[in-house]
Amino acid sequence: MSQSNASNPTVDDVARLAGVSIATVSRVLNGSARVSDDRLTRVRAAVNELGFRPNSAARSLASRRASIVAVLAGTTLTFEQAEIIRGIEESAREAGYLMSLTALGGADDDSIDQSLSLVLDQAIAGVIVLTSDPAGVATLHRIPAGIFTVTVAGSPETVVPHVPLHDSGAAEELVAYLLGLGHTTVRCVGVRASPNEDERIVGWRRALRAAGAAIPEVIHSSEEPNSGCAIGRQLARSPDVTAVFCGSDVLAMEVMHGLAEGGRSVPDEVSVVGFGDHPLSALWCPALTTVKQDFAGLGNRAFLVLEGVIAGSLGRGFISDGPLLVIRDSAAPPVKSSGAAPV
Amino acid sequence: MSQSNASNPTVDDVARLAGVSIATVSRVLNGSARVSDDRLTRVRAAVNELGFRPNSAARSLASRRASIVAVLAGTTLTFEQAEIIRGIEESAREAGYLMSLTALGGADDDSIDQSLSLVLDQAIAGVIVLTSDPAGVATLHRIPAGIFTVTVAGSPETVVPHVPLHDSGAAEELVAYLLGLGHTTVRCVGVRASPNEDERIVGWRRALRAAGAAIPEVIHSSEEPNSGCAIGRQLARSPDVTAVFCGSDVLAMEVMHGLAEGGRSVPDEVSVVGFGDHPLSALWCPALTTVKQDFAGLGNRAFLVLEGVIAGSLGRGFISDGPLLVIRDSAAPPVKSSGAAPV
DNA sequence: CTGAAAGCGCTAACAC
DNA sequence: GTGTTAGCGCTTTCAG
Repeated sequence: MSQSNASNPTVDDVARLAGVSIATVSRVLNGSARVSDDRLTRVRAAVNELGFRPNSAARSLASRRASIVAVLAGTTLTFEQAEIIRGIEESAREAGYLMSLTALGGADDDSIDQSLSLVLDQAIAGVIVLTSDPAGVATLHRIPAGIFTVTVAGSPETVVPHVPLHDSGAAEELVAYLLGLGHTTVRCVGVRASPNEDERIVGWRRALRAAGAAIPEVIHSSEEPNSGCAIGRQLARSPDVTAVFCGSDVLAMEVMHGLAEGGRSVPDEVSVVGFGDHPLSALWCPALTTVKQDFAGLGNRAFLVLEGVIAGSLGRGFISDGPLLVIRDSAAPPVKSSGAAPV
Repeated sequence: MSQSNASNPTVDDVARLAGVSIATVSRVLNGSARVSDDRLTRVRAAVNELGFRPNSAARSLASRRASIVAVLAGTTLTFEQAEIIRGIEESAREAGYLMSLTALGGADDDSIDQSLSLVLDQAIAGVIVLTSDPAGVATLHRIPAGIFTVTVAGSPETVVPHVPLHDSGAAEELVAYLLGLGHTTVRCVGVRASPNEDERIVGWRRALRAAGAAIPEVIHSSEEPNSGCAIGRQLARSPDVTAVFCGSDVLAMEVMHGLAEGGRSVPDEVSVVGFGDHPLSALWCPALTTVKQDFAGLGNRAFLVLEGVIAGSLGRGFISDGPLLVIRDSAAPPVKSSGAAPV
């Protein structure tokens, strides 16, 4: 586990070469105080000549500061999570922080504690936990006090600052669109038993209620890869369903696949919409109608908020793009016959 | 950037509470030497009571060891990269390492150096760079000597250990399958100007050569999101193309989309195959014929190899799953008329 | 503006 | 087995 082979140059080496004290070297290194131009130049030259890189462990030990933000997530592979993480990394990098990423092995306490220990055993500046899945929220409750923490995605869980996306509003808009097409009601397939799903379901229900439409029971997908397919096949057996709102685009694709297996055509017989605007949604056949959410922007904000928490200056208002309805071909008015393009 | 608010307990606190010396505490902390059961118990109790967590900066400074592996990648979002990264993280976690992830801003030296500095400024055990894209290989050449480095995916670039997937063999098998279906030759759409593409193209060419088939010019996709669509449309204008091998499943989906826009049906008029077995490939319409590659396993291996390099014990043989031909519906014999299911 | 000196919290010889 | 003693390489008072 050693860091490198040759013993790297130290501040002392630089100080000696530049003919100054180590304190001065330290000052130019982190610009903590004024240094005369003369010495400044000499130190910089020495640094370059030696290829000096400050030892971060020593620096962190002496300054009691860290510049790693840890992100904890149940899954790192879904489009949404991956984009959020990318956003965090991007902002972190710009601010000079390194991002660590650790997947939560499972949702059980043991594997969570194990993952968490790894993180807590490092000199970290703070952690961001993605609470869009159960493992994330379970983890949150096991983070000891005194660790700067921010949650992102899903619903607020505790007293730690939470950075949300306006999922309920986005879902509501999409479902209202479906209703506007003439559907008497809309079925809902939720992503998982996660907070995030709740927001989207909340929006779905709100839209239905606002339109005075019947509110059918929510169908929950499981964590299995293609669980949406079975749901689609099941839905295909109910002749009365004409529109389905899915908690994510991938889930919508699965449901559409199941619907097709069940002999129902989209959007002619049933309209299906997703959530999030996955890159492949536009290429899907039929192209998926969905709402675009700025997940990467959410990640940016999450980091920025954490940075604020660390600095003790909460409350800065960061904005990411609002949801955007993306109308494509997978939803149409509830007519039985023709195949004319919708909208 | 501070690490927490209250001053955490230190080894001294634990030693005092347990009534032992700090050296003993240190010993039980890292099991470096035998400690009597009596003291062992007392120290553990004290640790728990205090909620003591060793300060990693101090530990790393004193021991000259680090337990973070840094991964550098151009993109973190594609299925392949994401899976590789997940594999690295998984193995790292099991070995007690934290994984840091940094995206290479661009392929220019400045942004690379900036990303690299972030990493090099931390106490890291080693780095893994994903050389499946140009930014990765460019980065590799800017990593100073003395940093334990391993490259993964793509082709070997320099003297650092490289952990490859047998992409050329996988591609060859797939193209041979196409040829076996009766196609006189197969077009090739490469992912990008990256080493990884080369391996796959190599396999494609080898299969063609082995069959004595004509070797058409390779078409390169650009970095743009849906660049494969334009290629598909272009391909649709050539009546002689009956089979297309694409460097990735997503690219294949794009090409198929373009082909459809150009009025050509898959697989009736032209067969299209991808590479990698993306999760959505099975749901695609028509379901994509491809080769499954064990990207996560590749990530596992990459970490294990790095661990070996760090420990100075190279040469252990790690294996990940070999490629697996996944025959679905997007490829068929080159007949013009019917739509009978292939294979 | 600059240097000397005192640690940061831990590990690793080294004696016992 | 166990304690004592030096530091790891840097930041940060504190004088000057």
